[in-house]
Amino acid sequence: MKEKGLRFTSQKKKVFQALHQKPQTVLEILSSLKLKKHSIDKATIYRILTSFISLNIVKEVYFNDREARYELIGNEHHHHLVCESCGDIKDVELSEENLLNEVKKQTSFQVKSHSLEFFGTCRKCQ
Amino acid sequence: MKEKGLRFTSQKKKVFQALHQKPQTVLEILSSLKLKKHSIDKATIYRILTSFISLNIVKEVYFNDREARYELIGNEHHHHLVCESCGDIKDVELSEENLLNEVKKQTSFQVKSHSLEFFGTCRKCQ
DNA sequence: GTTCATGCAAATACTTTGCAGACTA
DNA sequence: TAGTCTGCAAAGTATTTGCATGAAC
Repeated sequence: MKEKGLRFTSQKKKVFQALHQKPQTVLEILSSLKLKKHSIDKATIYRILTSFISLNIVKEVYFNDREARYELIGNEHHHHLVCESCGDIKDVELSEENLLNEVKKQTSFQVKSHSLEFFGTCRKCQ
Repeated sequence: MKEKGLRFTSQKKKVFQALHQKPQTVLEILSSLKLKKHSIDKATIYRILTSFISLNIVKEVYFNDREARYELIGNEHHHHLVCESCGDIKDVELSEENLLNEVKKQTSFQVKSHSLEFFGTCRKCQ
């Protein structure tokens, strides 16, 4: 980050920490910071997330609605279990090479990335 | 549709036909109808799509951006190849039982639906 | 004629941008 | 002190709603 002449401000630190829980929308980040009386402006959060994305620290994910969610990029590629009842989001790791091979066999499309999300009910809400 | 006291108007017919090409955003539907001088109001399109969704004729899909796309529900469950260069969308059918079983084995999450989309470059754009 | 549907405009929701002042290296 | 960053306000884009008119049964 310093390499690019960017600064790691207190606002960036707060957003970074907030994202450690789970992928969140901007409004969720905003209100979790408000609870702790660490309010940051919405526009600032958007700008910080955009900057994190171009630094490859964060990625934008879309589930079943039009709100973007932001998630830290960890080591392992994974997918999500999204509970439609309480909104909880959990990670799952799966091996999807078979699917990718199947796509390659069936079409001449060059796959660069894919998104795979599961919707349903988590243990608590069943 | 008649069973529910609803009417199959000319506007609904146009939206229905427009969706036969591929999953589209409201703006895409709107401008393809404008080209044919069959203009319909945006609000009407949204209302028609909402009604189609509750009739299980159409479903809402989200790809890598915040705009919703609407797609006819056909017979077969399938996924999409989304070209990041020209925006083309193609269907693929894949067998994903293995993945679903793996989720079941790993977690107690009850999967009701899933979405699996591939992003990359189509043949033409390669 | 009653009920549902449409168009227009205004309202709402999410996101982006401009700019002046504040902070960091 | 220069350059980046922030907050506030305003603009932009996607979607929803209210209401009077219009169409279908």
